Amino acid sequence: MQSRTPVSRTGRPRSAAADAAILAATRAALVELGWSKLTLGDVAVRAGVAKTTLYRRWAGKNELVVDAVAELFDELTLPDRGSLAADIEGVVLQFAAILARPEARNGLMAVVAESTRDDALRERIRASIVDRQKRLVLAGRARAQARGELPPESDAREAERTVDLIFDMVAGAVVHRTLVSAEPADEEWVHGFTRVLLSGLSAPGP
Amino acid sequence: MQSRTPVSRTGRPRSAAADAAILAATRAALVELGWSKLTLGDVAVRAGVAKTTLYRRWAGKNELVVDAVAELFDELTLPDRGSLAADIEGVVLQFAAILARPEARNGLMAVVAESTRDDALRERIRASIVDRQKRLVLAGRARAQARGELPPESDAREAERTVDLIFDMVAGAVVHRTLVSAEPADEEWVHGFTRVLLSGLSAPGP
DNA sequence: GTATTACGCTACGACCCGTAGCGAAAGCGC
DNA sequence: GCGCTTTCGCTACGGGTCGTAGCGTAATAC
Repeated sequence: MQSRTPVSRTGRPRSAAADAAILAATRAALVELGWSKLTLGDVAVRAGVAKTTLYRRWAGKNELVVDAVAELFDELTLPDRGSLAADIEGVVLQFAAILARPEARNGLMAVVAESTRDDALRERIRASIVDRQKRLVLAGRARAQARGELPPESDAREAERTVDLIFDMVAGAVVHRTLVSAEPADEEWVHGFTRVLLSGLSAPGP
Repeated sequence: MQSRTPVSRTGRPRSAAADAAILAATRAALVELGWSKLTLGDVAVRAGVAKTTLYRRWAGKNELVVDAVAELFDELTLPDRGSLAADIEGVVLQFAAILARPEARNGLMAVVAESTRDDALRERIRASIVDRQKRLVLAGRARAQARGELPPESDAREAERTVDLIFDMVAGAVVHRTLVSAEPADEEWVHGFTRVLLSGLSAPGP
């Protein structure tokens, strides 16, 4: 998780408790202060560690916040609700619940913004957050194909493109709804979204 | 545009040229420095104005960047390409072209992140950027209905909800594709996206 | 001309940054 | 037990940015 894990055999080992305390303190600071007013000195005080300890483990604010936010998204699961539409609604609601938390909204958007000027940071976000959750799309598609709700893909490359497209559409829509439109992605909204995603705008309304 | 426009009848008027220079300098600084390293002192130097002048017109970094970015989105139009699908592809490509510019990506995401802790800022973003562009969705739907591609809406409230949903799906997907996935929203991608948006995932592939 | 406002400039205390240096603490191998 | 190695907490530092105050000057309305 940290910037580097020096596989040292000897010497005093790094405190794992300090790691957890620092990441939790970072999330708390994101809630109270937001991204721009968050200072590493303040995080160190909250976590009960020295500021120098923090700089020994993370290169800067960006990397620290990525790790602090990434932990939030690992709790996503894909419960079997019986149909593709219901499965999608279930996972989208979970995703919306995470994005409703201030530490997730604030931290995630800020590091994404910073990543437009920092390739290493963007790769860190991709590895720690985005690609880890693509498993949900893959699992959902496989389950839907087993049910006969989706046709089996013929071309492998085409299938991968579709997975990326779906991920962008789902994550993008929920993020935009939650953060930009500032409206809750509640059950009603998720239901309408899922209907359009599966059947399209041309289909007749409810 | 500024934080306040005191309708003063007497005294020396504010320089309109300074306004344009400051906003242009802000965009240039966003390109070169990014959000977090952008300082108001630096913007003032680039614009050739005193730092105090900048503080007299804008409350802070957030408000300044919102205004600087908002100007970028006013060039969006909805050209008549003959069909709903082609119209959507056209405007999405324009949107993607704007988001490909560093000053738009970096500035927009950063202020959206900050707006999660600042209601006034979020309202400013809504008024200056989001709601201004909803006209495109309205115009596209009206044109498609005139062509018979979309059914006329029966319920007004339902129709408004659909407009918001479409806006979140379109803007969200393009933003996520461009910024998070860091892949270009080129013609091929836009074509696939439009097909899903109109016909849904259940429809047969290409 | 006079009142009023905007402007440029300078200076200021306050805060945060990221790093260096030090002694103490906590493990590992013997 | 004992040394070796690495981490830890603490303090201190120069450098940078913040946002504001004060002042004299420039530009407009009446």
